[in-house]
Amino acid sequence: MDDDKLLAILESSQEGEERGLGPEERDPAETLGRLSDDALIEYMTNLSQGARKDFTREEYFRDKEIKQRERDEATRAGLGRANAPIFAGCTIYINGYTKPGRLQLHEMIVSYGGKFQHYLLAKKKVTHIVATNLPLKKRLEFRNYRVVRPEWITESIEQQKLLPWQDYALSWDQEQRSLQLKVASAPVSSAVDCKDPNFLKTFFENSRLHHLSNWKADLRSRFLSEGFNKPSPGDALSIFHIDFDCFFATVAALGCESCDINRDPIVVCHGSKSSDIASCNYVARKYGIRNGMWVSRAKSLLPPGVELVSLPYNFKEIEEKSKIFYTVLKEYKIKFDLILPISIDEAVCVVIDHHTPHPIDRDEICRELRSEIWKRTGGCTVSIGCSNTLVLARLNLKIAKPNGYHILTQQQLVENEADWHSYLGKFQIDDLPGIGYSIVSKLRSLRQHLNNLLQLKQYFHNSLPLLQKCVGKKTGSKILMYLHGKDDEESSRMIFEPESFFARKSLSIEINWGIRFDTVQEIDNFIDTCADYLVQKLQEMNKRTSQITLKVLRRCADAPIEPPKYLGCGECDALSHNCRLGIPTSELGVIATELKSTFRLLGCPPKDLRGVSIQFNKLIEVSYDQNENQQRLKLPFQKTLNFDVFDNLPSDVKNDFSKELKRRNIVLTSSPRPKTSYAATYEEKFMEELPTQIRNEVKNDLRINRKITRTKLSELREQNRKKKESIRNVRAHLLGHESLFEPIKFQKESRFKDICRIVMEWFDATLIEGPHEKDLLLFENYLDKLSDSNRVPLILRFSKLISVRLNLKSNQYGQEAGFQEWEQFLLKNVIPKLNKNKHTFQTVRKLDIDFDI
DNA sequence: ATCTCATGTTAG
DNA sequence: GCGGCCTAACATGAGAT
Ligand SMILES: Nc1ccn([C@H]2C[C@H](O)[C@@H](COP(=O)(O)OP(=O)(O)OP(=O)(O)O)O2)c(=O)n1
Repeated sequence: MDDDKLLAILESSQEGEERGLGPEERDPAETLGRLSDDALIEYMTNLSQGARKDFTREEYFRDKEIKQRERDEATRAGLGRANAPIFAGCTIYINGYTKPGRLQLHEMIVSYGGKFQHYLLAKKKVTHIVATNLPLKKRLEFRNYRVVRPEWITESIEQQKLLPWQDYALSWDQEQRSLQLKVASAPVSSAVDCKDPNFLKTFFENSRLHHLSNWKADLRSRFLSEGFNKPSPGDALSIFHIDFDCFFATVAALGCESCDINRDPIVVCHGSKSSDIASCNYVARKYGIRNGMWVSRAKSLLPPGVELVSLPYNFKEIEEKSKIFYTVLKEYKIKFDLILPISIDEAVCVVIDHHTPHPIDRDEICRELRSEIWKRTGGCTVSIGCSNTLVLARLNLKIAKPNGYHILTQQQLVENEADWHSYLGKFQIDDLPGIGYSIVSKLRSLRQHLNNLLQLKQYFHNSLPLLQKCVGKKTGSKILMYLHGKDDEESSRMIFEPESFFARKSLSIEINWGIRFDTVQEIDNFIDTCADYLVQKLQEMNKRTSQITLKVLRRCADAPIEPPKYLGCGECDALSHNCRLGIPTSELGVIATELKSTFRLLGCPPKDLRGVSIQFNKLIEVSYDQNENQQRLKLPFQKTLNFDVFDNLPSDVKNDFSKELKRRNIVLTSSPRPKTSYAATYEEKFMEELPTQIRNEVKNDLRINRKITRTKLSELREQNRKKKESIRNVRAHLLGHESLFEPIKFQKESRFKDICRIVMEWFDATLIEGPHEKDLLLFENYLDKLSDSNRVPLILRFSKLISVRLNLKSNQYGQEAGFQEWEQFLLKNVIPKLNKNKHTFQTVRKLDIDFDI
């Protein structure tokens, strides 16, 4: 018992060990910090009972290991005859509580020739995991393992042979079942199967755009953590926009002996047909090949006899070159006031001109930077556009490319109108930053032949309203600013408010390639994996989210099942839905559930799903204060620990524990433990009354209530007022005061549970003849009231009740008129109400409704 | 008037 | 039978408050 529990507790603090540190090597305080309150208390209790007072923690663990081995030996030796080595070659780990318990299982495994693993440290060594039930996080973690029920052990022993583990697999879903098949038969897993648990990993490893986004996020956060000088509006600035020439292509070509970047048309891509070209060199561009084009298209652009050179990605090397690039910028003799990261291969450097006697030599800066980067990167060229506004620096960069630099200020350019016009004549409209295909076609819808910036300027000749009507308010004024060589307010933020400009405002994941599912369960799994990925990031940056959205791509009704692009998404409708969380969270369980239910709301047939994206729209910093709050709020009632337990702890660890207890606000009590307070009992009782679905919501509300009494934020107070009202409504509803169920109060009952019972009895009694029309109206009336008052979860409960009931009775009554009437009622009158109100009383929490019935 | 949501757009 | 791999931020316009 003692061992069982302690080991279970240790598991929950295992994360540190998986990073390669044994329990002894870690900072004890840190380990303790990881444990939940309950685990900490149990841990202390066990330590207190099991330890002699002069034991240190390290000795305690070592002692445990030794004793363990001794015991294993003894177990084996103690058996008069040797048992059959049933589990020879198996290394088994036991997760969580099992029946029979860990100790017994351990003994069985060892005495029948198996090895027992305490920790999942050496994950590779473990051949089987025994468990009866796994939380989401563990399921994701263990999904490449053979996870079995304890019966595999006991029954193997009974039958005196190793039974096939597949028959005892703890299969929680389709995915796990397919894994069983795979492990059992050929272990070849195709990397492009989105049902494969490793899909996401390989997908990301190969996705250039994923790398690009990640690099950018890293650069931004690094920028914020380093120092910079913020210019003030009105300062004279020198802005250098620096960008590698065809970056990926250059890096790839440098690593290719037989390639000549100045003669061969080179592209970087994965495949040979419908693969995107990440980057192409300037030889390829001469033939009209562009970044983002498909390889097949590029090939068709080449004249006969010219061969396209396709090179693979080398992300590692790309990172290295970029690191050198940024180092050169940082170490340059003239210290830049700002080095703004645009992307892995592109930066905007700013010098504030202080009217010193020695004005900076922009020409020299460009030349020196270019040659220094060329040298240090072993042959990568960068181009530089320099001016005193961001747009002009960018346009100058365009002129400078490839392998050059261009310097012109706004004053120089605009001074002479003819010069300015000839400058504008050199650019296409989508050369302007933030102006792309869509806006250009809007402009062209007004006047077809707008080919360069000069024509654009002349057509609109300063008519702001017309422009704004065409492309929108902000875009219109932005374009007009640009046509005078000036930056608009939004892009200026990059220079004048870099802190807010570069701060992360959202976090998201998006997979629009390789998505081919058959069932909702598979999609649920995939959503779990994605949510896990995001939550991990969220926790790493010590944030929570209060709003999440799910976006899916659904194959257009008339689009072919398989699009031209291999495993691409093809022509799709984008559907998205967002939901707000009562309180900000970073818990995988809450978030994954929310998302899975949102997927159902979007109503996309599983087979038509072509893309998935999850966004955390609002990120909230976890302040130390909030951290404490959540710790406490998670546990509505004060945690206590018996003082004797504390007193019996090994003396040298007492201090650690004491600090930890204080931090968590766990109090020591002299025995006996006090019972819960009256208020707690009252709340608990109220909770008991609630359907489980909304119980959590109300718990959240109560948390908010309590938080409110401490924080004075008016915004929260307003939220609280609304919440309170909801609670009051729910309570009134559940307890029968002002019950919304009046229309059928002839039934006398008004509590939700009882209403459910009545509905079920009514259902059962009318399966053959069908329900009375008036009764149905009454019931629907009630559902409408629920819907109007934003209590969709309750309607969901009813739908579920009825749907489960229908399934149950379908064999026996499927042909009866009553059965079919109920089925119609559910489909036509109940389920549609679920989507009626977008603002549900929190979010719909039910996942297992089969909308297709 | 100001907010929220779903949807679009852009860049690398 | 080979093919092939995003994500953050802002803008817009409709509808709610
Ligand atoms: N559609 C795109 C655009 C860019 N990239 C990658 C490859 C590029 O090498 C890198 C930098 O993008 P740039 O827009 O700077 O393009 P290049 O550096 O390739 O060419 P250049 O800047 O000379 O026009 O980002 C990509 O994968 N897919």
